[in-house]
This record gives sequence, structure tokens and C-alpha cells, in this order.
Amino acid sequence: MRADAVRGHLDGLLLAVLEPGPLHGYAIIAAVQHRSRGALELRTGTIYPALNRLERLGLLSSSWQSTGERRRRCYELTDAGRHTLASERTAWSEFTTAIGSVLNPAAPPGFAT
Amino acid sequence: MRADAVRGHLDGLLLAVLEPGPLHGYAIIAAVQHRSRGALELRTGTIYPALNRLERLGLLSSSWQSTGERRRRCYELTDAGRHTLASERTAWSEFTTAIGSVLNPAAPPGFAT
DNA sequence: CTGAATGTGTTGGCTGCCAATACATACACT
DNA sequence: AGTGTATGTATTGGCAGCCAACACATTCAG
Repeated sequence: MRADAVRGHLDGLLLAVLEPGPLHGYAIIAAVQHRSRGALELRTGTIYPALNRLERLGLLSSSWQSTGERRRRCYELTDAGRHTLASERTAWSEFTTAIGSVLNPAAPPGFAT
Repeated sequence: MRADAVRGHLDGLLLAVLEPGPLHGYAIIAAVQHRSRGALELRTGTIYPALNRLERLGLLSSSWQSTGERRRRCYELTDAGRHTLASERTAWSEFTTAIGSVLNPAAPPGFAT
């Protein structure tokens, strides 16, 4: 699937995969891909600017870690981030309901399928 | 809701509201708004270019009608449009499944809520 | 020492929706 | 006659947001 389709929902995805625990950028890409059964393939040019923005907004906090000689930047949710994630889930639900009801109008009451 | 969120799904919405029968531009806006329970408010700057594009693609056909002195341009689905609508519905389903499974991961099998 | 995997990061560009704007007809009200 | 509101079609410039392409560093296998 064109990952371009995440437009407008990227923040929610990033916050969601960080909910179980801290991850670094590369692992975030892998987590999104895994949790979407391979459907969503984010690129570095997509997530790094987004992660920086979310940190500036106070929704994430980051810290450099060194595994041996390698450096990794790990991101984790802040309390504000957890709160925003809840909002994003609500917004997603309302969004899919709105589009879905136009795309697939509900059958009239009593309509037997 | 920010109608900007329809980005990438506008074509499907337009094709869907035209499925029951022909409509003119203004009525299309009203139909989308009604079927989404007022959630989606498209603007003329959004739909007219889109309708022209869909007609160029052969998914819609249009005809001018005159109600008394008033002129209206009515759009209706072509066979290709009906076919594309089916594709859009499939794509929407896959899209929501992908995003949804990242945003709200399924509980592990046997997980009691 | 070459290639692939892992890892972070920036920049220019394109797609696609929207606000603003323009114009026209019909009708109600004063 | 004039003013306001609803109906109706249409265009244009701008901008948000994602991405391809690129740059660079470390580790390990062959």
C-alpha cells in the first residue's frame, strides 16, 4: 500500500507503536510494518522529521543509547503523548465512521441481508 | 471534522454518493454531508475539479439540465465508475485494516476483555 | 577490502485539498 | 426598485505533509 495514504494519521501510528515501550527509529519502521502485516512501509524521510516534531510538541522524549559502539536514539511516550494517543484513536474512529458511512451507507432499519 | 482528512479518499466518496442516481454538484455536497451525519463538509473548490477529473477519466458522465431557467450539470456513474467504486471500497477496507491494526493492535487470541 | 545490514538525518519536490474569489439566477421582503 | 439570501457552477494560488534521493557512519561476513 502507498504509505502516502497515512497522510494525517502518521502521528497516531508513531505514538501507538511506542505505547508498549521505547523504540529507536529503525525499530519504529519495523514495528509499524509488522503490526500492519507488511502493509505500511514508512521511510526515514517520513518518520525522523515527524519524531522531531512530536518531541518538540512534548509528546515524546528521546535519549541516546550505546549498544557497544553503536549509537541509537530511543523515543518514548510522555504523559502528554499518551493523552494525545487517546485523542488520535477517537479521531480515527470518528474519521472511519464518517467516510465509511458515505462509502458504504448503512442498510435501512429492518433490512435483511 | 477537517474535510482535508478525506485526502486520498475523495474519489470514492464522490462515486459512492452517485451510486443511487445522478446528482448535480451542489446536491453532491449535500449528499456527502447528509450521509456522514454532518461530519464531512466538502467545498466547491474541492469537488468541481475532482468531478472534472473523474469525467476525464471516464468514471463519470455529465449533462446539462434546465429546471425552468436554471442550469444544472448532472453527473452520473459510468460502468467504469461503478467498477472503480468497487475498487475504492476494497482499498478503503484494506486501508482501515492496516492503520487500525497499528493504532489498535488486536488482543492476543484468547484474551478476555 | 568489498558489500550488505544497521542506523540517523536533511532537502527539494510533488500531490491534492482548500480558502478566497468571481459570477449568475431566483425569490422574499421592504 | 433595491437588498439580502439561497441556489448553482467554476477557477486560482497557496500550503501542509509525505517521500525519493541523498549523505554519512559503524559492524560483520566472505
